[in-house]
Parts: sequence; structure tokens; C-alpha cells
Amino acid sequence: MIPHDDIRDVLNESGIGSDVTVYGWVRTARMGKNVAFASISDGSCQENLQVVLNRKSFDDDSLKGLATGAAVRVCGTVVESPGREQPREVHAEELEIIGPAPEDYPLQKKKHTMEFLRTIPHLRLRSGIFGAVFRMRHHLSIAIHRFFDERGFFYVHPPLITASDAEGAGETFQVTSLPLDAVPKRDGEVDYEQDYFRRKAFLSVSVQLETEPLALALGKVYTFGPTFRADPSDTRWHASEFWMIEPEMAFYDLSDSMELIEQFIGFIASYMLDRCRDEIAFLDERVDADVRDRYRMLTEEPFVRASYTEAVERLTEASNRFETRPRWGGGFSSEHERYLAGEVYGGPVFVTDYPAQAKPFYMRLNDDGKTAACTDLLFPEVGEIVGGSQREERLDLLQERIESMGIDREDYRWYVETRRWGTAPHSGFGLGFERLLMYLTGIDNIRDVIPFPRTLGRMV
RNA sequence: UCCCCGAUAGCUCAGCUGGUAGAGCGGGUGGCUGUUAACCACUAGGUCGCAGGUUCGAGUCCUGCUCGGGGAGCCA
Repeated sequence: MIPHDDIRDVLNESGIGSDVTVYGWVRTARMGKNVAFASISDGSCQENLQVVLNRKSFDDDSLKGLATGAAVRVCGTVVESPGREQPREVHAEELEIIGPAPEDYPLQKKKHTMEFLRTIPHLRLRSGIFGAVFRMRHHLSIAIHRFFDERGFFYVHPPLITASDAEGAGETFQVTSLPLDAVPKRDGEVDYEQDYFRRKAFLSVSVQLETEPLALALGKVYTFGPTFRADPSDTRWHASEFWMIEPEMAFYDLSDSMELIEQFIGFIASYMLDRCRDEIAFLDERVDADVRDRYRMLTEEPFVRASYTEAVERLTEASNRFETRPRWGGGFSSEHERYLAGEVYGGPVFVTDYPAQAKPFYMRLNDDGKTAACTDLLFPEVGEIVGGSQREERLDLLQERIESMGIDREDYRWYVETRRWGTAPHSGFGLGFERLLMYLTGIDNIRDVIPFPRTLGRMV
């Protein structure tokens, strides 16, 4: 085994005077006449370790190898640092250049544009900003599991390959084992009898429909997994492969669901503030967004609740400032969403009870016969973060809805059957993991919170 | 898919109304009380995205293409 001290421990736990061995990558190096300095990162924490090398003890060749990007091993003693920038440092006794980095190493000790870094996804991970993002991505994942586990939810795993296209949730990638350059045909049509599943199959765009039966058996469940969408959307909010969290709760009405969402967001924000202090401070300084203020907003004020109808009224009062006029019956455009959360309510807001005709068949029809028991949680600056609804549990109404929307009944027979026997009120919501991470990191392009992003027309 | 913007040294950018390229960082060399994106001096480094066109002359103007960025719609 390679003896190893994480820089995180060297900076926080190792006693002054103790001998340590660290492995990492050189961020910057500075040569003085008598001493050389190198900042080393091993990814274990946001901070770099300053290593001090007495030039008399090392030959010029190995010091020259101490270039930005090089992988090194340093053995030395932990001492208090006389410098202002760091409380402690390591005085090196041994230096080994494990993986040299010649001068054409693309990452330099200067600011790079995110656009440039996107061209080197395999190397940008070693930069401070991406280290922060991906450590936070980990902590956010754990926080999500913790929240649900502590509340008695079960983590469930519905299929990612499905036969239905989840009704309007997005464009699908088709899954097939048929040879695309010689597709078998029968009567001029593709003969899916010969395909792997003997029918058309897709990558799931939402596992909600399959999750509902799990909730109607286990009570409270959640999913947290990848989703694939072939949407023709080419924007900083869209990826073709991303992760979603979809909780589903039996015997929860819409208002229970909103309460849970609010607790969820509050828990996540506090957890991240606690675990990612250095990362958040780093991003707050580095990224053009008031990252810290976002956490304050998520943890301090209760979220506002407003009906769709009320929101439309507020938008209509200010309709001259929009490109598209708000009108009852239509959805909100992104400028409307940002205005509502940013200007009207000044913080996260639940907008509830959208017109039913604009919503999918599985949402529960309200008593007014016009609106659905659903909610979107809107955040300032970014718009919708969470979308949820109470599901239609009444067999007749669900069937009517499926009928009127012209959906193939056979595809959803199993779904409808969960209402035929032991139906129960239940609710759920869905949340895009990366969009939440974008908000919590201040990163404004989804491609920069995914290690190797897959988007329309791009797979670097 | 539509609408805008952009592409100049390894990176970040400057280059006015057309007169054939500059800086900072990074690299190299030398200097320098323990530095903090260290500093100082010198130095190397460019088919100005690609293809056409206008012009005596194009990094600069025009057209097409490629790639990148932002916005809209659709969505998470």
C-alpha cells in the first residue's frame, strides 16, 4: 500500500511536527533564491497545501519538474506557516515527480474561460472550480439520500428502459438491437416483432409512472437516477443525460407534498452550508452569482404559496414588461417565472393549480373542474426547480382523461389498474438534480456541473 | 428548430473609418530576504477558424460553411 495522507487531513488534523506523505498535483510553483514554494492539491478539499522546499536540499532538475500540472509525491514535516494565506504548510524532505507536466499543459495558473475548459473535460476536473463543483455534487447526492432515509422513504429503482414514452415529458431515445442499416420490415413497416423486446422500447424520460405503484405498496419512496431525453433543446439548462429525483408518497395530498418539498430544500441547503463551507466560499468569490445569498434565501424565509390564477393576475399587472403576454390557460414563459420569484414574491414561490388542460393526464383534477392539483416551485433567477402534483386516484376520472387525450389505453393498462384495486390519494414531485446543483454552486451552464456532458450534437 | 453575438500567439484579449500584427499570462534564460495569480530584465512564439469575393492592398468589408456562446420555444 502506498502510504498516504490526504491534504484535507494534513491541513486540519495532523499535528504540528508530524511527518506526512502527500500525493497530488502542482497548482502553482514559485522559485526564490533560497526556497521554492509549491501549492499542491489532491482533490480531497478546496484548499491547496503549500509545500516549502529548501533549494540547497534539492537539485535544480527535480525543482524544475515542479511545474503546474505535475503529479508529485512530497514527504515532509507539518509546520505552522509564517505566511498569511495559510495557517500551516509542509517543509519538504523528499520530492518525487511522479507524472511530469510539460509546458504545453493546458491548465495554467490563471483564469480560464468556461468555454475553453469545456474543450478539455478530462483535465478541467483538476481546476479549483471543478473540484468545488464535483465535491459539492457528491455532498448533494448524500444529502438527498439522508433526507429521505431519515424520513422513512425507501430508495427504489424503476426501469430505465420502458415501453411507453411517459406521455409528453420529453422526446425519447429509442432502444433497439435491430441493425439500423438493414431494419427488418413487414408490409412496409418496421417489424418490431424481431426487435429485442418484441416491441418498441425507449430510454425512460421519467420513472414517475413506474414509481407510483411502488408508493402504493411501500408508502413513501424516491428515485434518484439518470434520465435520457432527446429534446431538440440546445440551451444552458438542457442535457441529454441528466439525473432526476422523483419522490412519490401514498396518502399525501398536494399540500403535504409542498411541505415536504420545502423541508427538503431547507435540509439540503443547511447540509451543504455545513459540509461545503470552503467550496461555497470559493465559488461565491469566483462565480458571477451571489451564491451565499441563495443559501440564506433557502434556509431563512418560508416559501410563498400562490395560485396560478393569482400569479397570472400579478403578471397581467406588469404585462408591458414582457415579450409574451401572460394569459390564463397558457403556461409561463421563463421571463414570467423569473419575474414571479424575483420581483413579485422575492424568493422561492410555489405556484399551484395550473389549468388542467395544459397538464398531463395523471394530475388530479380539482373540484372546480378546470385546474389540476399541481405545483411548480419557482426560484429567483432560474425559474422552475421542482414540479409536482397530486395524482389522479379516481378510476373513472383517470380513464376519462386518458380517453380525451387520445392516449393508447393498452399502454397504460397496468397504471390504471392501480386505481381499480385499493386506490389511494398520493402525490409526488420531480426535480432535476443538475439544475439544483447549478443553483447551489452558482454555475450557470449545466455542462459545467456534469463531468462529461452529453448534449444535443455534442459528446466530447 | 428559430433569432442575435463571436472566432487574432499555448491561454485571456487589444488591433479606430481597409495600408500585411500587439500586450498580459504561460514557456526559455538570468536576477531576486519566505513566496501567495510572487516580482524585475531579456527572449522565443502567429497560414488572424475554413472557402470564395470586392480592392492596388483584407485581421479589418461582403457571401457561404464550420465551430463556440447567449436568448426563444420545448422541457427537468
